[in-house]
Amino acid sequence: MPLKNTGTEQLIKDTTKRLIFAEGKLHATTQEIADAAGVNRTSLHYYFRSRDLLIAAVFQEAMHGLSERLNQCMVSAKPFKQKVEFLIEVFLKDMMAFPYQETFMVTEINTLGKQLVGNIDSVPVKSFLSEVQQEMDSGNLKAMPPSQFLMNLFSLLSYPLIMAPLYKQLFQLSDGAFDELITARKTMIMDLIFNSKS
Amino acid sequence: MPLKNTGTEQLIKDTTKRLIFAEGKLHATTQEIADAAGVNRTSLHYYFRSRDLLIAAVFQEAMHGLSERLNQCMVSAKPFKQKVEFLIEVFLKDMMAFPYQETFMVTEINTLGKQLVGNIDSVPVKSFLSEVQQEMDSGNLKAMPPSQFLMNLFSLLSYPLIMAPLYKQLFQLSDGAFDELITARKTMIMDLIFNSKS
DNA sequence: TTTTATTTTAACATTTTTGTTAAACAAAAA
DNA sequence: TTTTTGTTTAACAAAAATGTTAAAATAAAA
Repeated sequence: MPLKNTGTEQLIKDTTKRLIFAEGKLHATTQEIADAAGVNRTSLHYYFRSRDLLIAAVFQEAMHGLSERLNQCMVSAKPFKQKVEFLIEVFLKDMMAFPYQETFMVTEINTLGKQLVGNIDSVPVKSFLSEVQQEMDSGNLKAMPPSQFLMNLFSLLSYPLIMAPLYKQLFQLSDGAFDELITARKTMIMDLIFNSKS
Repeated sequence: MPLKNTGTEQLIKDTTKRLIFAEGKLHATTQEIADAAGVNRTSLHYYFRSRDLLIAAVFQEAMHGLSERLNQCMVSAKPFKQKVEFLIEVFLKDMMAFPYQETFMVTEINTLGKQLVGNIDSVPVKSFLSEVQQEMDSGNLKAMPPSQFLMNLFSLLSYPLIMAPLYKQLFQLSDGAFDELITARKTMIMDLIFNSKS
């Protein structure tokens, strides 16, 4: 552990996170990262040993943060509907700040594989899924396997953001107009999920 | 144009398509592709000049095919609901045969950018979107911007497949069990999209 | 102040992958 | 058969990226 902590290690991680997850430089080289952080490329190796380990550290940190925030939503004391509403807000906010985080996850989903799911605490997810089941039993939600409900929710939230460049082109939208479209989805998704006839 | 067509060019394209889109070797090197096709690596350059051009050719061919099949659905004479049902079937079938096609698209969405949308014929999409608007006007569909309807449909179809490795882990499912989950989504998506209260 | 541990850097080495050249090969046309 | 055209290959070259070593710089501790 560093006695003389100069903050370089965190600077490198933060810079990598910004480059890859916010600016979309998914294949940023060690040189590009070092330049952006204003340090010598060797420092990356000094602190993280290899490029792969740096990326892994950054990704783990990001996933852990997001996972923690989502878990707070899932286990909060709010009524179910408010809980989902809050979850949508938290998730959308994160995704708009780091638009390429999920894209990166998709590209690395095979290499990271099981390690990825290891970063997700399954307890809050399971508790959330059983709450979904309860809501279905009481007729507040259309009956379906709770896993499908969860996939629906995240599909509707994530996919348009992942495909943003495509949809902007297809619908001929400016960045601002597209952001409005995404923001409008919050209530739309709530509607779609909660107001379906059984 | 080759006088002595030995089929090597198409063999290389088909092998690349299989490696990348079906087997998920998203970063396959020219050597790996050549080996898989059983040809010398130089042949790749002879026919396509560079790796990038090969990939571009393969991707364009794949997108064009899918786009054509989707367009056939969109402009078919069927009633709206059957049309959507057919579209879901065609799309799911394609995605299950080439599970990494869309993942690849996500990763290359920035580099390919506008060129990508160029491969999509906008006429059938526009005609489909106006048909969606009609259905909303007649009260058969919950009112919302047609672009949102389209994004919802493709979100619900695509995202679970893109994230398959994650969901298999998270829900502890075998490949077979996951396939069932996906197959079950067909009717579930129809339900969700058509049976929402206005 | 000297010593010590940590941090940072420059120079070098290696690996990985792509791209090029020129020659060998094969088959149809002259 | 020889010529021509197209195809395939081996050997070489170059580029791009990562990883290593050893020395210089820095700041705290003795």
